[in-house]
Amino acid sequence: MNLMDVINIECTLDSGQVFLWYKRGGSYYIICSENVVRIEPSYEQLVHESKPRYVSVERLFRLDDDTHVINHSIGDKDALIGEAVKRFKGLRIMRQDPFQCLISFICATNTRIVRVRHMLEGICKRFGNKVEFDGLTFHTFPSPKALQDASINDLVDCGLGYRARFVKYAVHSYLDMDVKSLLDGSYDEVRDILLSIDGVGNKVADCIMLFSLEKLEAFPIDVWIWRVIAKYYRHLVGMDMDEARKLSPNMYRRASSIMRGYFGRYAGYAQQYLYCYARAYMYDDDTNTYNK
DNA sequence: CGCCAGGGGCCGT
DNA sequence: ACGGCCCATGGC
Repeated sequence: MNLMDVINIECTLDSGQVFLWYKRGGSYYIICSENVVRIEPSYEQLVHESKPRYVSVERLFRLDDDTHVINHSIGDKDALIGEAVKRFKGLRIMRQDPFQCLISFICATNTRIVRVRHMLEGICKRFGNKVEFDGLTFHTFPSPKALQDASINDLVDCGLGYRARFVKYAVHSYLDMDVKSLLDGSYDEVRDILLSIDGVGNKVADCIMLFSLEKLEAFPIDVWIWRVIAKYYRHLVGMDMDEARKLSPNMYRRASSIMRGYFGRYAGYAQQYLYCYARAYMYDDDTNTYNK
């Protein structure tokens, strides 16, 4: 069995779900909370090492998910998702730390991925720990407690702009939360809790639930997924050409709910495949670019 | 419900 | 150089 059929590291890391990772000399280094994980892709097994503590890559890359079952469950729905599953075979949804995920996606509002990385690197450099690994220097992601004394100005200095106040409040909200209830709660319960955090809206809540809180049915809709829905699933969602132009909060709820019902309990995987498909093949009519 | 700000970097012109 | 736009959200 070829490991690449089960997991494609580069495709997974480059699919917009995680921001703090680096490719150096054929190896991948991923910042997971206060640890750095090194992955060396091989055809037989995932060779890995982490510092300063052990991190389970089986957990991190959700190797407990049965991709055969999942890919059939979503891939058999229609030709488009079938094609996306085929082309991006090995794409996994990662199991991130909820706190890092929360802060990451608050930073990821209304900006580009490269800038999100700059913001998070700033936070790591200022509030995280320095870790030497293979002669390389990394700064790990701070714990909630390490970030709780950060001022809005500190965060602005990290390049967060107006997001600084949202992040500051989110740190304190998170410290007041029972993380276990976030993991155990239903999709609707957890979404409502997350939406109570200032700076967390529908899309960010869905990302946090899918990428860190075990809610594989969550179907985040960003601009790329919205283009996919507008072009291929417009009738399924039941909207006319005019409604497809802009994504209102109400339409987000409706579209996300319908896509969740359509793809089922693994809708989040479908979303991730469609995101990769859109970014690779769909043309942006508004800006006349592929926007890669 | 619709419009607008908020920041900084990147992209096309 | 320069304006428009971003893996959205909250406020009005």
